[in-house]
Amino acid sequence: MKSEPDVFSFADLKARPGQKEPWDGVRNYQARNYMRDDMKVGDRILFYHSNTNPPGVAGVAEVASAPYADPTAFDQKSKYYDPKSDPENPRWMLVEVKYKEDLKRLVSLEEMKAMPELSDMRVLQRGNRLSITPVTKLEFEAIRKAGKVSA
DNA sequence: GCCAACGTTGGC
DNA sequence: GCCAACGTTGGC
Repeated sequence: MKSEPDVFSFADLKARPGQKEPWDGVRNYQARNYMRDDMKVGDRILFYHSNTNPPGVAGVAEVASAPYADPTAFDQKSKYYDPKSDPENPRWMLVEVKYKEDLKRLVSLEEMKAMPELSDMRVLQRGNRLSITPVTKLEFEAIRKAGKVSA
């Protein structure tokens, strides 16, 4: 799951251990579908920092709730407000996440690109802009392992 | 700040 | 249903 650390960082999540944070504001259907259909409580998450230098995986989080309607879609004061989302039939869904585990260091995008295990990873494909993508167990473990050893 | 890539919108 | 225009993402 991607986040801009200026908006919400892994350190922000870690600062509230055990607390569930709603992953709100997703306004892309594919990303929504992954949260709604594929994420289960307890699933581990690679928390990726985008739009920062360097971008990369900052830590491990965990899915902490079943999917439910994103309340910011109904909030006229929210920048994520969507007048077309009907509360009776919500267009946007989210899951809550919580802090899981530290890495010793950030695994940078550059480093990920050089890892052969990650050659098919969605987030590394050209032009990928999805903020949420599925990760295979192999990909997950390769990144986690890299982050567990000092550079 | 630039710009390629991509998703969405809306006229037709 | 097509597609041009537009807005956004995100690496660099």
